[in-house]
Amino acid sequence: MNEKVGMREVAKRAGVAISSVSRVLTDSPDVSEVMRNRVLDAVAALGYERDLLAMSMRTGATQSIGFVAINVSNPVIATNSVGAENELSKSGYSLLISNSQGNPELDADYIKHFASRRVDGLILSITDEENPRTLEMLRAFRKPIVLIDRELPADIPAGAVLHDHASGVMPAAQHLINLGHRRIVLISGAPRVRPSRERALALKAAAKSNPDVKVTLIPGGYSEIHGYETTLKIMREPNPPTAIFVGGNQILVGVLRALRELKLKVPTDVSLVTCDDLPLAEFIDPPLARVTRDAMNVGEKAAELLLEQINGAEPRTIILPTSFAVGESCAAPKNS
Amino acid sequence: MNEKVGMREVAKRAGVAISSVSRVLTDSPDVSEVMRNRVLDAVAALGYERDLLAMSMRTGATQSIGFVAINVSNPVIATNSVGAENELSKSGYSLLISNSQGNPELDADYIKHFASRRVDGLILSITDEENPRTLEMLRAFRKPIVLIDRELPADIPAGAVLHDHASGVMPAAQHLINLGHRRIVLISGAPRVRPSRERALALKAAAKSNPDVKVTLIPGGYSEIHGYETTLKIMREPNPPTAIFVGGNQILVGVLRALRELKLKVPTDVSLVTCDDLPLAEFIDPPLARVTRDAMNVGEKAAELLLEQINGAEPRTIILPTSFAVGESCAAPKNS
DNA sequence: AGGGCTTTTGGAAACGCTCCCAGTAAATAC
DNA sequence: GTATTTACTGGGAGCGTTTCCAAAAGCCCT
Repeated sequence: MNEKVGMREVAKRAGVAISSVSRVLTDSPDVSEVMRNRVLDAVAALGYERDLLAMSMRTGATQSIGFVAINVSNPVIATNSVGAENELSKSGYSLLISNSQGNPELDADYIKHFASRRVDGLILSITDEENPRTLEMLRAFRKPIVLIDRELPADIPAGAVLHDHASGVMPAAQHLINLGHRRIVLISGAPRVRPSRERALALKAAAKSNPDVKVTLIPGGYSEIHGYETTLKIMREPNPPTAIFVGGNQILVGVLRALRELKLKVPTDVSLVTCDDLPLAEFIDPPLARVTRDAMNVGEKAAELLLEQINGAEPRTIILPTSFAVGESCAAPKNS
Repeated sequence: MNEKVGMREVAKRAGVAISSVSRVLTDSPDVSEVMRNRVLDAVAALGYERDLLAMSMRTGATQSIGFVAINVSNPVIATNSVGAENELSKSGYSLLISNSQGNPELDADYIKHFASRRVDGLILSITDEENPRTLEMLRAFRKPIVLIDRELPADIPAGAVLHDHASGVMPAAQHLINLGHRRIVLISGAPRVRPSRERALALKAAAKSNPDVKVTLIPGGYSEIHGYETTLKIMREPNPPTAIFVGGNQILVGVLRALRELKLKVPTDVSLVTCDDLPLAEFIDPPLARVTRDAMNVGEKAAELLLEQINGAEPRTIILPTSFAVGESCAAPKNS
């Protein structure tokens, strides 16, 4: 019946001015008890709902946050987004998602688009930390930014939730080295993002403990195909690695496919360590050794940092640990 | 420098009226070539971007869609959302996500919230098709709705992307029955949603082919804990089922945990069929028989239907097939 | 040259809110 | 009883667009 109840209708019904209705609804301090009740009664009677859009138009705050990430269907990123959304919704914020599919230009497009939607902040898990257009868009974005395991040039102010990859990778690497592995390959994801960099660094650092250990890095993208093709290639070469360090869950699927195709057994023919947990990782044969992190927590923390900044705080950086879960996918190399 | 370029600035620079700038930018037909160029030059020179928010305020269309689902971190739903987002972003729409965590009241809250954000449409994969508040909110929502494998009362007009669960479940059930299984349990998810209903129906229908086959339904929720506790319970009873039909990927994890704890081997001690693919499902031991569906496609189709409706079409229903992938998790029951 | 078209253009009123500024009423002070 | 404060309240501008309406400009005729 009452198609469009606006403040006007509420005001009329309550017999007060529109501005008074607004004051009541924004919890303004100078409003009398009687006024508050009259207005709230009218609001209830008419079933009035404030129009978020008009509010935003006037105040400049949209109560919405943009989440720019490679692909929300990646379990880790999906969980990040859930953590963030849970935290944000508590404060009335909504989360806008994106999928840049590993294409840095799409990252930039989304940032631009979110900016023109006037989101109040951005949570970024971008594909390429150095893409010029991305950086340009971010520099033009004058609102709070929080990074998820990414690093940006210092002139772009941003909070960050980072992982201490070394805390998980080092023991994993040490484990492999102790077992006797000397040729280790790290098949990692996108080259210009922090996790790839840090894991490589940690692995190299661990390798330093023994001069015979040779670590090879093969960055590519967070994709099944990268894992698949790389594995086929390296395992067919003379002197193939005795251990593969897999830098992402999508890569893992490709690696496993390739190994199956090559009829190579884990850990008999090659040892495997993977990064990031997957729901079924514990049930695959053999249970995988893995470097894990708490993705839900990351999302929550990112949201917290963002809200903090929106409320005026300075950008902060939080560092969360990763850890190594021993599995049965690592054993001593065959011919050592 | 130029903090805020609005149409006003563009108009001034081009020496024309604001309304003319708007006409050019909205591709209005009655605008001369010379005007168009003057305006576009000014726009380019000033780097002007139209303000989505103000546009929405005026036109009523926000170019945003709300996605109300149980939990975006569930791989199936995450993939749905990615499919939808990909499709929507092609037309300039953004996707707002939610996480109702299996709580129907939260579904309703999100719908209400999205409505007050004036989203142009809703994609729903809600927790409970019969929750009164949800229905009330949906009835008040006078814009396009598309359901993902859900059904609503006929008085709520909505498009839908449905699965033909029977096409996957029937052959799976037949497979089990042919192997000799007579006691089959379906551990399914939320009770009042279409997939649970349809799978149960299909399973019962398949069971009809043989009067000895007994099918037991145990609905609960899409959760690990439901799978875990149910499995512990049923497998400890006298005459435990010889086959378990798992109605969801999160439930699956719980089932596998329980079986491991009970030291029951698949398929020696119990056969297993699961619904919905997971990245690693093919690598677990043994490779699982599963009823799968194309989640990405579902999301895309849902978005298409929604856009169609936004452009004035009547709500439509699309039915997509499911299929059965044989695995090694099914064998003849031990004592049969 | 002036009348009747059609095509373009400018001005201004919305969209639904917030918030500043005045103004009224009540309360306190002298 | 008047002046001064305090406590609310009403009016109205404005957020950045779109869109309606009317005015202007061009065009073709007679």
